[in-house]
Amino acid sequence: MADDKEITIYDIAKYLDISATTVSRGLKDHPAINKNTRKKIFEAAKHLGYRSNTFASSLRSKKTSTIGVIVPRLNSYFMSSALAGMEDAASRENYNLIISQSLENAEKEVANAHTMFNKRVDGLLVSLAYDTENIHHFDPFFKKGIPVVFFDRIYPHIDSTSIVIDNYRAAYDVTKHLIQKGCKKIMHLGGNLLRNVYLDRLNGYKQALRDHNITVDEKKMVYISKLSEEAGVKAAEIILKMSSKPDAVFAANDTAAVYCMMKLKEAGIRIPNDIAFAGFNNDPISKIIEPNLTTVSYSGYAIGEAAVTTLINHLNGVSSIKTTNSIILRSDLIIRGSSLKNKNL
Amino acid sequence: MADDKEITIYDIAKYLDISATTVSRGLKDHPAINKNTRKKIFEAAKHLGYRSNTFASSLRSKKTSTIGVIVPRLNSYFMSSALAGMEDAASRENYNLIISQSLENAEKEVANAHTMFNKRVDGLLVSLAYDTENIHHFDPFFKKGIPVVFFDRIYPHIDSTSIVIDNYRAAYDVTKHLIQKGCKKIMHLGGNLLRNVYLDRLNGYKQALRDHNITVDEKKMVYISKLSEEAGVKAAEIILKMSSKPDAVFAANDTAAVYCMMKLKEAGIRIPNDIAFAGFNNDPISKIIEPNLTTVSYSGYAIGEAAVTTLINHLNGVSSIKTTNSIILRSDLIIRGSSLKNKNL
DNA sequence: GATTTTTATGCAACCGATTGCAACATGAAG
DNA sequence: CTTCATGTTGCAATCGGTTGCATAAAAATC
Repeated sequence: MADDKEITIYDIAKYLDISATTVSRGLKDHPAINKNTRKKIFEAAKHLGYRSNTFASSLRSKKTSTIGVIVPRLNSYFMSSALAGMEDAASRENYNLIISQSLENAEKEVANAHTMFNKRVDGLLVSLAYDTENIHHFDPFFKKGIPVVFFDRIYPHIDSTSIVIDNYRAAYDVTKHLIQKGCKKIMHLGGNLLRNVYLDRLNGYKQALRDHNITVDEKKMVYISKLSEEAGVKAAEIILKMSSKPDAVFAANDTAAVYCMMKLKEAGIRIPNDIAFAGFNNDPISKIIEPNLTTVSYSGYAIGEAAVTTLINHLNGVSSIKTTNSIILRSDLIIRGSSLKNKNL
Repeated sequence: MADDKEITIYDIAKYLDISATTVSRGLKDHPAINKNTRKKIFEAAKHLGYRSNTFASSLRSKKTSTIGVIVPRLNSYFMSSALAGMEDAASRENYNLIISQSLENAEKEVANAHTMFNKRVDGLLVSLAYDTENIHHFDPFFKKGIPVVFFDRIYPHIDSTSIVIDNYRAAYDVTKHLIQKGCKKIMHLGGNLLRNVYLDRLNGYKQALRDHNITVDEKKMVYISKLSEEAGVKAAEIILKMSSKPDAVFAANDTAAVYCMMKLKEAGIRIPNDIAFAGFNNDPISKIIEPNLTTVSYSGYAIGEAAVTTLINHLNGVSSIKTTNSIILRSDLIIRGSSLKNKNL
C-alpha cells in the first residue's frame, strides 16, 4: 500500500554515479566536497525524496542530536513558554527534544532520568520535582560526561550550569514593596526549602525585613507548605485563627496566594486593607482574582532558550558548563491591587 | 573521562560463551530461547550494565517505538493532563513520545508535521491548531500508512480515528441548563468554526434553543472570535453597546468567558442576575473568577490515554484505526455560581 | 618537466541489533 | 536402529550512514 521504498544515500550515489561517501559528506557540508558536486547531491536528494535515517547516523556517529527535558509539570504558562523557547533554540541547531514530566514526584523523576539515560540523550535539561532530595539519579550522566543543565529549580553541582532568576533579589523587592506600603507584619507562605527557589525567596524576604528593622517571629510568620490550592486554603485557616494577624502575606507562588485570598475574603477579610498580598510567577489566575495579585514575572521562553543554548554550546566545545556556574535572567515585580494598601488615605 | 565502554550484546555473548543471536533473542523473550539461557542472559546483562542501543535496533527492525505528538499549546491543564495520560500509556508499552507545540499556528504545525515525518515516528497524535484549514501536511503519513490519530481538535479522515468528547451534547446541556434557569436571550461566544469543537458547540447551542422554542437572531447573538483574553474583553464591549442585551452568555472556552465577565463586572453588570455565564473546559481560572464559572469538564488524561492505546493497538494489529471512526469520552457539566440566576427569588 | 601541495573522491570497515535459514541435540515414534 | 518432530542455538547478511586512510586529479612550486 503505497509503500514506496525509502531513498538512501546509495540511491543518490547510484543516480549521480558517485560514491555514497561523497553523498554523505555532501549532505553535511563537509569542506572536502566540491561546490558543484554538493549542489548536484542536494538536487538529487530533493528530486528523489530522500530523508536521512537518523538511526543509522546515530548508530555510527554516537551522537543522537537529542536533548532530554525533565520538568515537574507542563501545565503552567511558565513551563510551556520555557519549552517553546527550548524547542526554538534546539531546532535552530537541529536538535530534538524528548520531554517528560515528573508530576512533582521524586520517584517519577528518577524513572524519567533512567529513561533519558537509556535513550542516550546528548544532554539533559532538568527542573527538579518538589520533593527531590538528592540528585544521585543523575550520576550516570555525570560519570559518562553527559552534560546536565538545571533551570529554575536547580541543584548546585560542580559539573553543571544553572539557569535561574535572582529569586533572593526578587523576594527582597516584593517584601520591600510591601514594607513601603506600610506593612509591618508580613507573613511568608513558602515552599519546600530543598528547592532553591523557595529557600532563596525565604531568605530574600528575611533580609528585607532585617534591613528595615522589622523583627518577625519566624515560627509564626513563616508557613512552609506545598503551595497547592489546599495549602493556600490551609494557610488562610491558620491566619483566621491567629489572635494577632499579619497585615500582609507574601506567598512563594500565585496558586497559594490566590486560594488563600479566596478563603480569607470569604471570611470577610478585606484585601489589601486588612491584609495585603503578593505572590510569585505571574500565573493567569493572578490577573483574575480580585483584587489582582501583585507578583513577580519572569520569562520562561528566555530561560528555556538559555538552557538549550548553554547546553549546545557545551556540546560544540564553544564553552563549558563546567566553568560557568550559573546564568541569571531578569525578573520583574508587577504591582497590582492586592498590595496597594491605604489607597484611599 | 570515565568513558567506560558501552556494553553490547556481543559482550554478553562473549561473557556467557554463546552467540549474539541468542542474546538478542533472549533479551526480548523470543519463544525459541531456553528459560535457563534467558535467565542467564538477563543476569549477565544486569551484571555488565548493558543498555540496549535503540538506534541499532530501530535501524534494523525499522520500528522506532516512538509516537509523535503535535498539540496547539502545552500550557493548559487539559493538555498537560492529556500528555501525562499519553506518557503513561506509551511507557507501559515501551513507546516514547516526541512532543511539539504548534502555538496555534498552522504554519508551525506544518513544520512540526515534517519534522515528525523525518523522525520516522511509528504513529502520530494530533490536536489541530486554531486556524489550520486542511490536513495536506499529514498526507505523507497517510500515503506511507503511518497511523494518525486526532484528539480533541480533530479532522475527519477515512484512515484515522478521532478521540473526542461529545461537544454537541455538552453544549446542548449547557444551553439547556441556562434556559432552565430562566434565560431567554442567550448569546454564544464561539471559536473558529473550522475546528470541530467550536462548530459542534455552536450547533449544540442552536439545537437547544430550537428545542425550547427560542429563536435568536443568530447574527447578533453569535460572536465568533479567537476566544483569547482580548476576545473576551471585546465581546464585553460589544455587549455593553447592545441596546437589547443578552441575559446569558455561553462561551466556547473559559478564557473568553472569564475575561468577558471581568469587563462586564467593571461596567457594573451583575453576574449572574443581569447576565448569566457559562464556559467550557474547567480551567483553573473558572474557580477563581467571582462568581465561579459554570463550565464543562472533561478528562485530558483519559483522552490522552485513549489516543495512545488506540494507536498502539493499531500498530500491533489488535484493531484498526481505519474501521473505528471515533471514540467518544465523557464530559460533565459543572454548575457554579455564574449561572445560578434568581437565586434569591 | 619533475616534484610537491592541494583538492576531491572512493574503499572498506564499522556502529549494534535483528532475522531467515541452517544445523544440532534430544527424545519420541515406528 | 532409523526417522522425524521438537526445542535450541548459531551463521552470516542486513539496516543506512560515517570515517580513517588511500588515491587520483588538478594546481602550485621550483
